[in-house]
Amino acid sequence: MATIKDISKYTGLALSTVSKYLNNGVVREKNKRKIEEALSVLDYRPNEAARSLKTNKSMTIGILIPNLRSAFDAAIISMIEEELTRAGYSVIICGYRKDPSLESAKLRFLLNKRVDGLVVIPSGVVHEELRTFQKENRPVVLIDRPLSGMDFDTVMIDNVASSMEVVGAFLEEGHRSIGIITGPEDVYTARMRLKGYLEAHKRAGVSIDYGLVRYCDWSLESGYSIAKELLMEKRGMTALIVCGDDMGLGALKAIQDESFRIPDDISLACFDLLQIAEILRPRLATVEQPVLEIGRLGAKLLLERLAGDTSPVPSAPHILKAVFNRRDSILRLN
Amino acid sequence: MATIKDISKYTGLALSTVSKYLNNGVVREKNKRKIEEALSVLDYRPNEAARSLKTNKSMTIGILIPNLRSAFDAAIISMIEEELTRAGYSVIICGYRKDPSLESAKLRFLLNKRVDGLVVIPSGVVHEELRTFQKENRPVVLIDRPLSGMDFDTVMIDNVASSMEVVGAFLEEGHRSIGIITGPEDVYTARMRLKGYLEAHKRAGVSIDYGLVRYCDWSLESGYSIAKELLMEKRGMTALIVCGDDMGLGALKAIQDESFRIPDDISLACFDLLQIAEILRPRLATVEQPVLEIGRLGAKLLLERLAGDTSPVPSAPHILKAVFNRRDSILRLN
DNA sequence: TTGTAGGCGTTATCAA
DNA sequence: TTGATAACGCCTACAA
Repeated sequence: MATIKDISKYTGLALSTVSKYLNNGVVREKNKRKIEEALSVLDYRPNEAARSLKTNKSMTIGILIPNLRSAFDAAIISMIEEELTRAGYSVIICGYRKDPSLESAKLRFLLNKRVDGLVVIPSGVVHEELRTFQKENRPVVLIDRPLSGMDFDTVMIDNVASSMEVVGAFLEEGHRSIGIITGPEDVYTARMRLKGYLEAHKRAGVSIDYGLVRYCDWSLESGYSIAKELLMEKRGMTALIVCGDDMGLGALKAIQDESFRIPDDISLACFDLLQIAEILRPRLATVEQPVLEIGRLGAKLLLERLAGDTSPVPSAPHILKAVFNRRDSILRLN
Repeated sequence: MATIKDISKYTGLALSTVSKYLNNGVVREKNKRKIEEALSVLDYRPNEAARSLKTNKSMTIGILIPNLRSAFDAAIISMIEEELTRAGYSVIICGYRKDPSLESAKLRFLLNKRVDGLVVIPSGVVHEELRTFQKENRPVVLIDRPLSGMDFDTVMIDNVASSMEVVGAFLEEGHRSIGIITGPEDVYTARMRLKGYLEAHKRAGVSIDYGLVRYCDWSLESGYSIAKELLMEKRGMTALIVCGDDMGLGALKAIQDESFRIPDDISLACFDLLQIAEILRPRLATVEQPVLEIGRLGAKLLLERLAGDTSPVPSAPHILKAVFNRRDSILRLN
């Protein structure tokens, strides 16, 4: 693997001339040909480390997500990766396994790698490193969850409205004992989905049994055990909303293990579960987030900032529309 | 964000002294305290670009996979990421969307980023960049598929044996018209799984209708349309093996759309489909690859090489055992 | 133990 | 248009 110096020796041109060609391309035709020949003969490859040391830029974007194994996260980042790659950027994907201290470590890593910008599905903790990005004018785009006190462009759905719609449907069909399994209390998305649940009850004038409200850690396993608890302890429960797809799979397993039938014994609705909801029997009611649009918009916002857009960050997040697919898992009671 | 130079100014010590502290830590107690104070006050962060320019190392590993959205790929890389992180390495994850030319571009990117090693689920094309890694003694570990002519450590399952086991079970239950949907013909894994299918027939002395053999591109959509074709064109088909989980979901959808029942109208088995096979009704027969062990072993092999192990690469890949879970989707015909 | 100085591969300034 | 030269931040002999 050759360096610019090697090219310069081979061609007899000065190092700086070769460098200029590599960047602007403005160079005498004859030399241009020589350089191009040398480039391929000597197998030149730019040393990104040197380049980024010099320019303090890396043409690389950091992507930080809670869970590499989540289908939802994966769908979004693969879209973002595609858009950014198209624009000439490269991408470093990191997972922080829902651990805020690991999140902070990865942010530091990305900072040290001098990424030009960041796309994050944040844990909710406001890390100092994020402020650093801001201070250094490296744009940050938040996906799925806002971060209070940080003015970053944010793309998400209206979580409150979505769960209100689901729970509203339950209530309308006559359900009065509705369980909810949501994410951890300290995660914005989880809180908002619960808020929608509470609000729907309030609007319908239905009182709430707080024993039906359970927090969970998004995992299949936790969804399984919490759902099992609910099924055993709350015999009167006729409907259940699960606020994440791994937990949903767990709940489904619990329901089957306990030999409950959907929807006869229990009505079920779940967030996400993209490809699977249609294939299960009965087909499962879901809130379908527009993952591709979320990814595309996130990438677009970041690219605009990278291109120099310094307009103030809108005070409200960008809200995309999630679709409630009712399908066959909700029983009419009245 | 401060540099070593700033620290040196702040403490009055020489730049090299600070650098030495940062690397070895051997420095007079008094100075040590001063440096540590400066480090936190000035918010020092190493410039990885400069470091990696100097050392020609990056303490970073590249991970390259065909599909960021694949659950199988995701499970493996998240394990690998965990192990490598534990060992002090950082990780850059890239997807090449099953496109060999994109694969080559990402390899070049990783090369330019000076990653110290590579974990790849390769497309099958032997790219020049891989040779470069080899020449520069940057270890490469292959996952899921070998690459002919390249001696890299490789971790995979015995694909031939696995599909032989499945098809053998079909045959034993009396099935004689067995369809197979495998991956693209140019992908090793797909060819081997087909080979197992053919071999099982041969051993059982059952002749093959090549109309039952279909190649596919691993995607849900292709699985759907190919399965539909098979169901329509091959009315006598009583069993179907699908060699990848996205295709399996597609096949499942096709089966439902055509109102076939499993296993009464058609027996079905599928590779992977980790979390879902147990939840579907009937529970689906699968070949379960030991994704965690694959990831763990891949990481271990790479770390050994990085630590200086120069023992010759074994001529045979490391083969891990996949488990055939029969469950309830295979009908006994005889 | 600490300091001086050179160089890693690029880019960028300024003369020629 | 081209070329000599000085950074960028860090590491590492070698010298003090």
